[in-house]
Amino acid sequence: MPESATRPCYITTPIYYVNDRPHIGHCYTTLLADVAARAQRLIGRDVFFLTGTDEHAEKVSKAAAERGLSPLEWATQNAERFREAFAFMGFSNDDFVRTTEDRHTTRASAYIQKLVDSGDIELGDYEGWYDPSQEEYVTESTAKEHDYNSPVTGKPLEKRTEQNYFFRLDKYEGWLKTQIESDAIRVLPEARKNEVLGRIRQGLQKVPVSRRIKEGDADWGIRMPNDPEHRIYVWIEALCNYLTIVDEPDRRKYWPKLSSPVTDGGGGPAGSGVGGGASKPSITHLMAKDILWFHAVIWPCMLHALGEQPPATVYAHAYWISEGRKMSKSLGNFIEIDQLRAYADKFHLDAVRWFLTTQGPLGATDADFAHARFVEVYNADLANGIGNAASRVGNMIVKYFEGKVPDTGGENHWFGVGDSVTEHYHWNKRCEQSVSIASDWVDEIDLRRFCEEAIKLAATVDRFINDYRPFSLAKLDPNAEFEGPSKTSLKNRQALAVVLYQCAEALRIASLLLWPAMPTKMAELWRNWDCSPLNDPNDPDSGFKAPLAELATWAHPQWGLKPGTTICKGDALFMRADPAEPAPGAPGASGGE
RNA sequence: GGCGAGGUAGCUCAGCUGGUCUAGAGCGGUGGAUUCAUAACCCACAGGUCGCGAGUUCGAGUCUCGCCCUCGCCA
Repeated sequence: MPESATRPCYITTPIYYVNDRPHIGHCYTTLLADVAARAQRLIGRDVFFLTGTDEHAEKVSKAAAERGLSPLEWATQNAERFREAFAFMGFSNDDFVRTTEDRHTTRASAYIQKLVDSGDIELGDYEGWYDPSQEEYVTESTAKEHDYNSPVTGKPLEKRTEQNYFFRLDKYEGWLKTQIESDAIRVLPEARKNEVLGRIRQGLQKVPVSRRIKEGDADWGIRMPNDPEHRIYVWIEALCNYLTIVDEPDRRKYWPKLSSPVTDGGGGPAGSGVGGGASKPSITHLMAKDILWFHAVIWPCMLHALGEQPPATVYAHAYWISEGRKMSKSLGNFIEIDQLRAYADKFHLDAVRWFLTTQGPLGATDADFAHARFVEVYNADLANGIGNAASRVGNMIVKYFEGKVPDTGGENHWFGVGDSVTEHYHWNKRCEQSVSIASDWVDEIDLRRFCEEAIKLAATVDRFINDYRPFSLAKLDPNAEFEGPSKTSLKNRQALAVVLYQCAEALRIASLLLWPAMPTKMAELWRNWDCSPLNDPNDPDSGFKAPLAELATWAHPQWGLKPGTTICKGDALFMRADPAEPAPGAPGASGGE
């Protein structure tokens, strides 16, 4: 096996603000991470996928106080909601970090101490406009905008100076610029990279990382280790979670130390990834565009100052909008987890995952969650696409071969010989190509194209059926000659066996590529066709028996469909939906805060 | 105000360094063929001023300038 296949792979989502209720935004980012993680595991990589909650914000302690709870109680309660939501979404995260956990706080504060020791964090003066009524600073621009009055209450702002600790971001401007320009740190999509570089060019300043604790402040958050009078800003501490959680012997392979010799895979064979050498650790941070700056600029510089590897990829996706409108609290049109549940109840969770993955704001532009669109995509890709293809193939095998995978008599490649007309039916090559292309898209985090590749393969099966009409073949004299490609011929009965075998085998391979987005449904198909590559066919998360390259090998003696195996027709994978029916879980009732 | 992205078929978008773009895909729509299948699948059909105006060039969605919109980031 090529080393790149076993190279550890670390995928993170942001940790979510624990005061929030889980909504489509949280679910989407985490879904992308899940699909990417699953795809990497399928390929055969050693993956660690982390998500979690960010709990030390001041407002968390306030919200808790309002409810007569301790901050930790409140945070625990809400973190649980995220856990539940993510479990429901079928996410396969390997851990769930809460920033209130010791494993995080102790290490995070150690990192800060290290930065203090190295002079990367130092004491300095912060001057700004303070809003006493809101107990917070406002930026110079907003202050000016409101004539130096509170944007909320209109009362005058105060010019205040306080001592803070600062991170010397300015020291790393040159280094960072080079890293991003050269794609040593890949900032994706391209538009975001430009944005970040543009802003770096305007110069990097020291950033405050702490604040003096005031009287009456809740004891919430992490103190500066060298100066307990100060509290570390929550966002800076939060960033550390990516490292704290893997900064232990067993997990350190996911974030290799700079000093340790990095294994150079020497460029594996097909599909070993585009861009960047195989020697780089595969650390990927996913997030929405609003927090790109922290992840693409501040965090890499902190890591660099700490003597750690920067992430290899920082991917910032855009936003979901709802039925053409921006989602906002005032409009009350946030798509919350309950609405996703309603869709899942009606169309199946995997359909929701499919829609979000393939239609979401993966690039730089926002995407619309529109019910009509959902149904269109559901019908086109799932019901009429893979679902129908599996159904017609399964049905013909049941009908013409008593439900046993037909024996091709060794002619597994029969349609793949010569003859330009049938060129696209060189199934072994066709499948190999799809798998290779799809694997490359995973490395680019272009999950939409990754999924598309599988759909295209299934569509090719549909065309193949129409071209060779197995249902007609079945009605001909079984012993008459069937004129095939390249002037070869088989008896009708064998030709029928070959066509159907190839259809089924191609769909099996397509289903492997579909699994990351739709693990449950593909596991179901594999059970029906008795070809599950999972360790436990009933558990989509039980791991694969072999890496994708083997599993997806055409007519593989061990993993391919074997003649004689029973194919059960089973229920339709995705029943066709009626576009006229109203959207499930219509909002309105739950116009919560 | 500064920086950036984008305005291409009804919808969502591909079109990298200018010439296989006499402009593409998917979805929707229309017509046809077919019956293995979930009224599915397959085939054909889009005459779109590639935002507007000018320029560079033998030749421009593709480069330059100006203008009009939309959006993002920042101040």
